[in-house]
Amino acid sequence: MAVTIKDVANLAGVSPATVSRVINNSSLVKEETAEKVNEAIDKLNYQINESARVLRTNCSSLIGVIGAGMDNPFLMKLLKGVEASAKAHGFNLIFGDSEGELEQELKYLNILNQRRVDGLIIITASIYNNLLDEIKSKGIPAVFASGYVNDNEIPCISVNNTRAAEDVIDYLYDLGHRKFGIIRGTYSDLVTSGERIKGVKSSFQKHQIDFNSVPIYEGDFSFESGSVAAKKILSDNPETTAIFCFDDKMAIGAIRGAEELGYNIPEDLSIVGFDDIELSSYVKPALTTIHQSGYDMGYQAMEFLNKIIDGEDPGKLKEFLPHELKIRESSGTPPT
Amino acid sequence: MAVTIKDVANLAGVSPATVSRVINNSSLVKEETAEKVNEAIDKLNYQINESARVLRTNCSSLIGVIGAGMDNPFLMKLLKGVEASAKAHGFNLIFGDSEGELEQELKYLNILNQRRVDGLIIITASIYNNLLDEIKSKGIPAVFASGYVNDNEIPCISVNNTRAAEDVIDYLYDLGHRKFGIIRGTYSDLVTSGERIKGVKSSFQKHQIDFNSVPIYEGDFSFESGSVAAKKILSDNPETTAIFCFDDKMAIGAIRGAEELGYNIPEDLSIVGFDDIELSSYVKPALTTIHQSGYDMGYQAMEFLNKIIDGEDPGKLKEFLPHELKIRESSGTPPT
DNA sequence: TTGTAGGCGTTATCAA
DNA sequence: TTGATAACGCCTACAA
Repeated sequence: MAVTIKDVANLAGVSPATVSRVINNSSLVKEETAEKVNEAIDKLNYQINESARVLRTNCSSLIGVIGAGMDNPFLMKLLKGVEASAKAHGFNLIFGDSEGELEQELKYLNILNQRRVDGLIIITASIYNNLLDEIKSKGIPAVFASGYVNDNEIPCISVNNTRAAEDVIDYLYDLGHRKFGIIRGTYSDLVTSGERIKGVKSSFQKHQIDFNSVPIYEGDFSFESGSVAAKKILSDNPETTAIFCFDDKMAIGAIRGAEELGYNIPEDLSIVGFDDIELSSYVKPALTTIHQSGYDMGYQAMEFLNKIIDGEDPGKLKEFLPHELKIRESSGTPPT
Repeated sequence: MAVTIKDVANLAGVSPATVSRVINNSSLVKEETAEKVNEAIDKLNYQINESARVLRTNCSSLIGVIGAGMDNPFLMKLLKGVEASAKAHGFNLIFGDSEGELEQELKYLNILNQRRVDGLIIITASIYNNLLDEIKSKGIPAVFASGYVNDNEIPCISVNNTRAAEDVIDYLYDLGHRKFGIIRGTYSDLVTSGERIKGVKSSFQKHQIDFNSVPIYEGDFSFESGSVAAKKILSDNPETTAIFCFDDKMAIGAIRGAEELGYNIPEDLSIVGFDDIELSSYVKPALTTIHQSGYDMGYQAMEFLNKIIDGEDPGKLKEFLPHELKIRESSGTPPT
């Protein structure tokens, strides 16, 4: 059907082996021969059959990406970073969105394994031990991005979520806030949200605020959930002067929700987000938030993975990228 | 190395052919045998080698997606729609972002062809004839999503961009606006922006507005470009009362840009976007915009592609999904 | 520097 | 209902 290495060989008057050598830039082929072969390739419009190559070499140049809820601007940037690095190293991306469900993740893991991906990038909020075990048992090189993985075999690259959250509460405390509300990610998100909760706790401890007295509500990283949660916090705890949301979209939702209840931001209430998605500078009031670079994170995760695949020493297993508190208009001193 | 069909066959005491039949749910295998085989599969933790299967069957269950600038909320939703339908039909997605550059697109096309993808979904704003020719010459089933393709062999699914743009201008005209500004996509985007420009023209004609007198500026679908373009339009043409942006992000940027110049929206200036991304309801003022469903578009594009791959009659080649003008807070009657 | 031949793991054909 | 066998297209010893 399609034109194969044999057809090229016939036309060029050489053996298939020689054609294969030309394709793979083997140095031990006469320049003259190579030219003949390349002409034949052009003339026949030959396209290599990757499946055959993968079958033979056992190396697919394919990176599997498993993500949870990729219609999230931060994760999308991360994916772009992964892609940029992958492209530079000659990898293609094969991709599945698990929506954070373990079952889906395991299913994709199987599929990607069957396609013999050379490596795995995992971008999920909740990291299940089940998933870790499966990955390890299959022996596929994997790097987690954005979430810290509490396992000393599996590398991950993220921001120091604990420290970042601590920075937020410290900042708000220094402004004079004493009554806080928290809108975290889903409870299944033990990783990212879990780390951030730790940071919140640690700052509270430092400032002798009772963690258990602080209302913590769950959101699902959507505008709507932020709005709903903020309204609940404010009606249940009218004395609240600052809300920390674990994601910019929820924070923007929270601003709208609070405004619907008649609050002015930041005069009556400070709201802080997390991620610094592009939008956050363009909403009104502009959002105070923790900046982290999804693109860099994705890029570096893929660079790291590439080193593992190449058998190089990738350096330390857990890497923190810098974060930065961006103070904008949605936060200020508490009302007196 | 890895466990193969042969190992399973040995353990189960049958031939490789039988194992293959069990894997593929062939009906002509005794239930008893199938059970034995399945046990062996479980025991050995056998995972099929897809490359071998693809090589043999010439069918990869892989859909190639070429997108331009996927860190765009609308396109991201579209991709999710594609994925949902692909999953339902047993396809996996392999994915490349061309950033709208023809060279990249052709390169990805080659790569995807070499991986023997069963079909192609193309989500690009600019559609180059070169690309169309290559796709046709390779004979890979392809569906374009979001952009109308002016070619009577290649199917596409989109919104009626011309009609939608006309709706916007009609609406603004009816409100009393006479001095317009337009922020279009890049000039290389002949498709989507081109179609919308046609609609604008057609409404202008209907209302006897001179198209050539209307300032049209180019943006790149970013917040920033919308802000910059709006400021230029307003300082060059202070009499402008309404700006139509070909994308919500640019529209939101335009709102901020105009505000920086001291305009109140919508009292002094109406701004209308296109897409209705989730965010548009949450900005302030909430954005008047054309709603189109990226998810549906992606889903239906993939459904369409699946039919072509299956050899079914997919129905008409060009499909328009419904659009709707969502009137929110960013538009109103012009200042008197 | 080039060619020959065998095998990667499946599936499809044919025969039993 | 099952098994033997060949073939898919490529790469890689090994031999020439």
